[in-house]
Amino acid sequence: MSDRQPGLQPLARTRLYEQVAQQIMGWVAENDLTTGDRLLPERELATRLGVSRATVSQALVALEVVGVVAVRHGDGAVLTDASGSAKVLDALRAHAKRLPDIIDARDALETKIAALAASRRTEPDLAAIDAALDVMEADIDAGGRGVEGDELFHAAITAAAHSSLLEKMMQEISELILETRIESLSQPGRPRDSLSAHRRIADAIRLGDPDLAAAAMHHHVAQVSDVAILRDAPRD
Amino acid sequence: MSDRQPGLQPLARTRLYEQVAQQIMGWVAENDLTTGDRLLPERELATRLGVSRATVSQALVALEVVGVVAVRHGDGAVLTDASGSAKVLDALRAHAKRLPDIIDARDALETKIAALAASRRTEPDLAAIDAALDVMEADIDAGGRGVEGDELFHAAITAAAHSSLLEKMMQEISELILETRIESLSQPGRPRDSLSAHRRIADAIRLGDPDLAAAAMHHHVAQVSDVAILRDAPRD
DNA sequence: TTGGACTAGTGGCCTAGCCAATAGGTCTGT
DNA sequence: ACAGACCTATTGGCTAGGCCACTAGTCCAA
Repeated sequence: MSDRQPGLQPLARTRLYEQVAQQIMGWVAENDLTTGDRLLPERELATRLGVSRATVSQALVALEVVGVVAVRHGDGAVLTDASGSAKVLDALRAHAKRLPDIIDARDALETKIAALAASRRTEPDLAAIDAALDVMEADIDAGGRGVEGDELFHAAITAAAHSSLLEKMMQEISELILETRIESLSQPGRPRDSLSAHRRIADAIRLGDPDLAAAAMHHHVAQVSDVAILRDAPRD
Repeated sequence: MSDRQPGLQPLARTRLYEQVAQQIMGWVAENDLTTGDRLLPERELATRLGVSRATVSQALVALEVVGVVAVRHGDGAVLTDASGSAKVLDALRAHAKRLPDIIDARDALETKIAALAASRRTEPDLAAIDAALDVMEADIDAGGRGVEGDELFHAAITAAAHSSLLEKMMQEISELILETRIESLSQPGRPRDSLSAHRRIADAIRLGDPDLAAAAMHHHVAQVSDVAILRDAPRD
């Protein structure tokens, strides 16, 4: 079924399910599907690709393990991450849909990250932070919500902490955070508040004051959590 | 600030192939199989586990994608990495071998966890914490290093924080932490110091004082890091 | 408005089977 | 003896067809 080149390599035979998975992802890319979109039913994929349903199922298992897709019994397979970078995310998402938990985790990580950044930041780090602030300000001045600048800022801070493990962990929950972030910045006046909070954090980091940076970040996260909790059901 | 209601979660249903994969890895761990060892044939696995061969095949696809086994047509499935349960861990380990990073992450997570535990702990939580302390003390009195009690203690604190995401993250780095823990407790006098530090943390949590608990935990982690940093190369 | 029944669509898993690759033995000719 | 071809048991790859379970939507009755 597959054309091997007559060369003489160890013959990397590809399993059929890999090709199917690739086809599926290609189709996703072509049609600009994004998170939340639904794939074709297994049966249809099978007939369209000319393979058995079992093979399609294997491909979906692979994609599920990689974290690109979530297969839901009786419903279908939906994309969880079109970029395909988040692996652990799925496991996390299953256990941590609840907003407060996300905020707790974010507070834990980012507060420490801010403190570390204050003591470890280099000049390039500071430049990246400033650049992120500029992006955010420009966006807000233009009437935007500054989401992109917000992301850049936190990414810059995280990088400035120079801790690979913490960075890795932030990556893991970054997508979860993104939801709360957009939510928060959608509130009137919030982008400005957020920007000034960012400035205070940046200043503390520039000063090299870990405690001050931690406090500023903590305050910022608390500010964001305000909204998120309002949106969610009232709790204890 | 966060719902406890242990009663009604989205009911995480596990796919059969996941259970099969887990069983297989468990079997691998039990029999001390290492890289290069061969798994049982699919057909035998299927009959032994009471599932169809298709499901076993799905499990192997999953394990293959994760990188634990390599399935070879006509030959069998061989282990490529006998790490057993740690999948994510390895990715982390690759990027985060350095002790200081581990300590940073631990400080970030456990400090927050201690604070949350102080405000959320229930009576059973406190009982579990006390039990862990008892275990540790008994072990030390008997001449041990109190490693087990130490683990129990931190697990109890983590549980008392009632934050699934933070708990998940602690799990991810727990194995990495274990190394530093054993290292630290091996130093003369350390077990006693550690025990009293634990007591202070437990007291703060019982009092319901988040700041005090956080401070106590931070001090404890710093205490441990003393050793670890000495062992590792000095850093900034 | 609520809650129950029904239904169509979808994934989960199974049985049964044939094909293809591998490893390891056996047979043959030199 | 030895090297090579050949056979064969074992094992994975993939298909076909089927039944069951779950989900979501619809409609109807309380």
